[in-house]
Amino acid sequence: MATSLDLIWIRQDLRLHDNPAIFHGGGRPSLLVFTLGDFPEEQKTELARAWLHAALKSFANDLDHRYKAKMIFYPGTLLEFLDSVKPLVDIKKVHWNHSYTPAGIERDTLYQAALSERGLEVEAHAGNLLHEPWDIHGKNHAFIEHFSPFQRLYFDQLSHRTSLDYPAHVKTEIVKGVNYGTLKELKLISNQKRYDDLLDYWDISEKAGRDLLKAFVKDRLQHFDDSCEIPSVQATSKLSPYIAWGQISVRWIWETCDNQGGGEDAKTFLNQLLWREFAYYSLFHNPQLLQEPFSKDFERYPFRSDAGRLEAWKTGQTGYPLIDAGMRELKQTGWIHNRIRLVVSSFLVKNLGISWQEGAAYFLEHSIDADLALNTVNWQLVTGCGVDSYPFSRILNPVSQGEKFDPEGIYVSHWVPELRNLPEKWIHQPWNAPIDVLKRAGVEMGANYPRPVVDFQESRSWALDAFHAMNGNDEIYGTG
DNA sequence: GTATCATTCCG
DNA sequence: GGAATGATA
Repeated sequence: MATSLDLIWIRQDLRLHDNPAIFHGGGRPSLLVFTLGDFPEEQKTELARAWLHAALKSFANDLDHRYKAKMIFYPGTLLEFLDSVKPLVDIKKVHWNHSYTPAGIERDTLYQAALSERGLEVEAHAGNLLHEPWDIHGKNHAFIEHFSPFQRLYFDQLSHRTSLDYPAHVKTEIVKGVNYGTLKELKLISNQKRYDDLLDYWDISEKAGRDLLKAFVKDRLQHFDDSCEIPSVQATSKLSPYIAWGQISVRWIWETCDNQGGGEDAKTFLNQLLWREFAYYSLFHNPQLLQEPFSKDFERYPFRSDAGRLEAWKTGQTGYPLIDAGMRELKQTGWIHNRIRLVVSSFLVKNLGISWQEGAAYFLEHSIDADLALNTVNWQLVTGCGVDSYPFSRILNPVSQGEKFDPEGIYVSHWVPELRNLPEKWIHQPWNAPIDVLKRAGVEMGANYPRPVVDFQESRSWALDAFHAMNGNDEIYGTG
């Protein structure tokens, strides 16, 4: 007779601490499986696969060391896995943590039906958000369109349940005949060099995430307000990839920071976490946001594809030092400082006139913290077409933003080393520098550093005109 | 005159 | 947040 077991299905929640699916499923004899086949295509980029490889490796290690538990690496889907072990094990119940993206929800709904048809019970848990997006409502059950009331709800009204400790047991069974697979067989690493480089920048494990939080709260949280906008300073938490991969619990982050006395710095930081929460909330209630602007008017905005400009932006060759620094940081490390994210996004959409969808796609592919909901909502925010977004006219000026947030040009010097000998006065606008200054700094415009791909003021006016035309005000502003 | 800083308008 | 405008030294 086949053994009766529970199944714990691991997805983007590669942690043991405050993981409800493991906490509730681990007490009974079980199998614990990761199924690569269920990962959506857009999450199978080279970078994502590399992080996933390292994350799975450390997760499997932690399982072994802490619980003598063994996980299963399965290349196909959950349903295929269940079929393959059907003759060997009698699985009664499947545990997982909720997914919140439209594709994830659709898949889980299908699986729920398929499993109950097979007589299996599903226990789906709240694991990766502070509150389930379907539990949050505004007045009269309306969708909350603004961040500020949403944020007040979280700080003043909602009660947050405390995080779960590490489970006491994870009783995985070794079942004869079941192929437990190996990480290697998932073939996640397609570029060894890229993988090795990644490991130079990131310590990819649950413990590293928790240590990072601990160090952040101890050393940096109390200065967060002052320094989180300065890209040359390590002032932000850098927790984003750990959050995106579920290697740290957001509930645990909330608790840890909330216990700091609730100062202004903690509030500013937790607001960042709430933006993620707001993004999932917005996407859950408006799944069309992945493709469509929240403000329908923007479907008429004349975005235009331009391969040359797009390539200059991607490779950090726009001729705007702050933009180029940010894009090169992203390309090399898979991460980009939040302030600079806003500046490069604004620049792509408003000055290069390229759609937010193209920018969002590039960020998803090249960010180590790629998060579908947050990425989409942020791009719409900067464009001015999203939920509670910036006014369209907020067109960030890469020169003044540089002078404000990188006054000494430290950040630019680091990522755009060809400009590092320019004086502060010119480092954010080398095209205006006197020729002898350029010469002394070893900069030759158009040779070892590009001239600006577009004129800021000109492209800004163009964008504002197009925006007014989109709103039907062309009789006032003229179309040129 | 002009460089710098504060104020106001715009979303 | 940016830019135009106005005040100040």
